Amino acid sequence: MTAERFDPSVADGRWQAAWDEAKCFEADSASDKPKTYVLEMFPYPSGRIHIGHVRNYTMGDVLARYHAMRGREVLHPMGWDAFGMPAENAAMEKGVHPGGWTYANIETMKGQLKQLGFALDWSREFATCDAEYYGHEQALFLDLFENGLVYRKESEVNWDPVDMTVLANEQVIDGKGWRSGAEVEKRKLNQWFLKITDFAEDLLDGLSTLEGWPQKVRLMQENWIGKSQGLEFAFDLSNGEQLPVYTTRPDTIFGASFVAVAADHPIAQGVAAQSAEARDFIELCKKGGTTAAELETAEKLGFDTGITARHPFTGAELPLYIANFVLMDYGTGAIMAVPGHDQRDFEFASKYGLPIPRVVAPSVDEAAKPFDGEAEAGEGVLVNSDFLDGMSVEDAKAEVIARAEKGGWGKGTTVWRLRDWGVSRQRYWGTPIPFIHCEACGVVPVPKDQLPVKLPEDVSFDTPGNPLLRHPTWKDTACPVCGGKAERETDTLDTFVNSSWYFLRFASQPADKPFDAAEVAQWMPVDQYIGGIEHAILHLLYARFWTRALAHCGKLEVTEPFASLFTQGMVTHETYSRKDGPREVYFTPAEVDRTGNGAVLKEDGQPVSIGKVIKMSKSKKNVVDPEDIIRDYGADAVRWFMLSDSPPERDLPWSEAGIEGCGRFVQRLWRLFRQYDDSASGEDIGLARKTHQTIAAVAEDIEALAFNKAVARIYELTSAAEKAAPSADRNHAIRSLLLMASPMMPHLAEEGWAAMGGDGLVAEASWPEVDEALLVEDEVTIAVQHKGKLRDTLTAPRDASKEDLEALALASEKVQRSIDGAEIRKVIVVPGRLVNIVT
RNA sequence: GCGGGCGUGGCGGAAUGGUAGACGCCGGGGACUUAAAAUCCCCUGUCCUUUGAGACGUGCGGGUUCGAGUCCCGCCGCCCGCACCA
Repeated sequence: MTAERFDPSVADGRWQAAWDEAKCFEADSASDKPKTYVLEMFPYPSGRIHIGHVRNYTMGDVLARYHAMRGREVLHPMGWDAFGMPAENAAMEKGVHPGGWTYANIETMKGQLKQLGFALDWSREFATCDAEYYGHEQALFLDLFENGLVYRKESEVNWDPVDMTVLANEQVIDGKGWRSGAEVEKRKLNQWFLKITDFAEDLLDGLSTLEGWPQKVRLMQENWIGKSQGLEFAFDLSNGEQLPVYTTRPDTIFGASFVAVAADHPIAQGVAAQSAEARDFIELCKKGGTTAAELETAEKLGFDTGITARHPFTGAELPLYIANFVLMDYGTGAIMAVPGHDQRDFEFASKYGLPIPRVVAPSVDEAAKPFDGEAEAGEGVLVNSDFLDGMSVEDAKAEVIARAEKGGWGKGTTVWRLRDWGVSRQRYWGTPIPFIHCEACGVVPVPKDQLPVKLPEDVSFDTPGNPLLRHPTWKDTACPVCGGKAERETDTLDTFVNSSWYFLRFASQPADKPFDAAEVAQWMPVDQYIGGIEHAILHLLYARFWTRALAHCGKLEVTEPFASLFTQGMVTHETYSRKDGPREVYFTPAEVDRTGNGAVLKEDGQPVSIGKVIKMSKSKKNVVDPEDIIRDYGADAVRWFMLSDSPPERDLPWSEAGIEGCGRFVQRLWRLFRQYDDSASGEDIGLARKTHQTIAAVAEDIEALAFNKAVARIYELTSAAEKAAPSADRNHAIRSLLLMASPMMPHLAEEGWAAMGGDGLVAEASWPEVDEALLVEDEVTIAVQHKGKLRDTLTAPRDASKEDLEALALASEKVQRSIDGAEIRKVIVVPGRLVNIVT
């Protein structure tokens, strides 16, 4: 007979090889079956798989395997988001080539993923740093260019003068470069932009169609796009100029008591040219911090320019200030300030002694009501506002916009928070932007037949800056238009571009073009996309934009790439540390022995303190290496742990005790599988019911991604089958358990399947059938309540009538004792559930 | 400030308005064993000179209902996103 214990160290590898050989997981685009595309966010090849990847890919794997069992043709691909800074950092630190470093990491991580037995179609694997992939990306970029969605613009960037590179906002810490520590400068550079703002309305509207997305993510995107509607109009200034301003509260226009512009507004610059005082003030504004806390506490500061602005209705001359709280890159960079109904304006007016008129009040009778130390931004009726008096805020907005448009001095406009997407990066390890700079012809696209523009291999990272710019010959080329001497663009594309269309390339990968529209149409949209919440905005918005942009160019039919999105929680772990003087020294879980309530350091046997359960991070050393735990417990125990206990959208606390429990359950199921007995016969109707109910419920749970609930049901049926005597129904229960567990513990399932004499591979088996007739019980337990409190339970036929149930309930001795002769006023009967007696 | 989410045993968490705490972990007790490992069984929210089909119990206070963890109103606490966005 079979081994007493399931040995993953032998079985895992055996079945992984068997799946590879049978090509179980290669998706067939030509299949007649209905299709399901399951995708997890592809990893950055940083070096090793971490536990978050394991959780992410295990969830997707369960879905992929489950849908295959349900007769779907499943596409479940994997690849590598392989461009990016860490490779260049490694090059600088260790003197290796970014490409060599990246491909070596891919090799390692692919091996690790294989150890987990994921049902991935490796035949479609690619890395975004493959010249083939980024060549196609360059072609797509040129398509967008031809369709007017790509442009160049001078814009301000964070420049690290030591590393000689542009930094993303996140790489600027306290005004200093995160690597060099150098004071970051603002520099104006010519940058490439994608016109994502052309799609702002469309991206916003599309959100309402994404019913399979978490509400949270939809709201985050909505806020990010930031649509606001209001009035744009221009003030006539006392110096003869015009000042356009934007407001979302045109209704409060009679409450405007000053006008303010941003420090970098042209008007401010003009004033600064005349006044040293103004220059000093502008300098001061630029120094202000940008962190949340700083902004919250930052004092409102202003500089009176001496210029005045004429109010369009009253003709009053309002003072014009340069103010530190006005932003240049939103609206027009200038505002009409209404202190009574905007908190910032209120603070500013209070400080500089400007009038704070009330123009909105709870009722018309309260036009003179004083303010209670702060602005009132809420609803009400208009007061002290001439022809607007008595109107609602909404009506007044419309009225002012209508008058402004009629008078030709302003118009209703929509303003977006969303900015165009700057994609230029002064880095080596990215997709070269396929353009050429010619002195005679300007900026010209590289002809498509010359793609890919490949990265040079012979680069050095010995000195800071962009290696492409420094390379002795790479940028030298001929102008494709005039044939004269020209230079290649040395900027590369933001890595978010790479991940904005990879799902299309997974679906279809012809050699001569980025993808085939018809083949893509067969797979897209992705039915279930799974990844971390950290990509809720940028990646998902960019991918939605690229899909729309490509559709706009006629390359695609679909507009929304991801029909359903699931954002999984993090894997967390408690921390172990000791105080060493003022600083906290952390220890890895492997260095620590967990005892009852405490923990001791293995090395010296002395206690360490147990800290909070937080996200695994290198700095807190609370990490576990997937490879270690796979070695100790086998892939299936690790996978099972990832699915048990915590709902998948919440954080999952890793624990040694938990993984041990999972390891035990793997063996427990194995022992049950061994009890499968062909010679057993006879019925066990109770177990049969439980089996069919479990099959139906587990299917429902998996489809809802409620893996923790599916796991609990499998535990329950396992217990029931263990306790049951041998019978044909018990054999069926065991077989069904094996099949239900197979998406989660595929190696164990294959091993058990083989031992039971099942045909072929479980990976290619079908989901067990449900007998609907067995889903309902003949007899049900009825709760009997007296005045809403449980007094007794009784067993009754499933279809017992209300009258019968009432009679049964009243016959209960316990119930009678509780009623104690009181008058029965009402009896509520819910058939099949309960009886509630009210006295 | 704006927007969103969440508060249930020692812990992770179950619960279409209908028996709160399924399932797992931890803990306790027992069986098997020369012993250990492995495994199996039982107990495990709080309280109680009524040990009982008792009382209390899902952050707090109200409400709706025959019945509320679930619905409504008002608080408190924690978490996340955005943020001087006019």
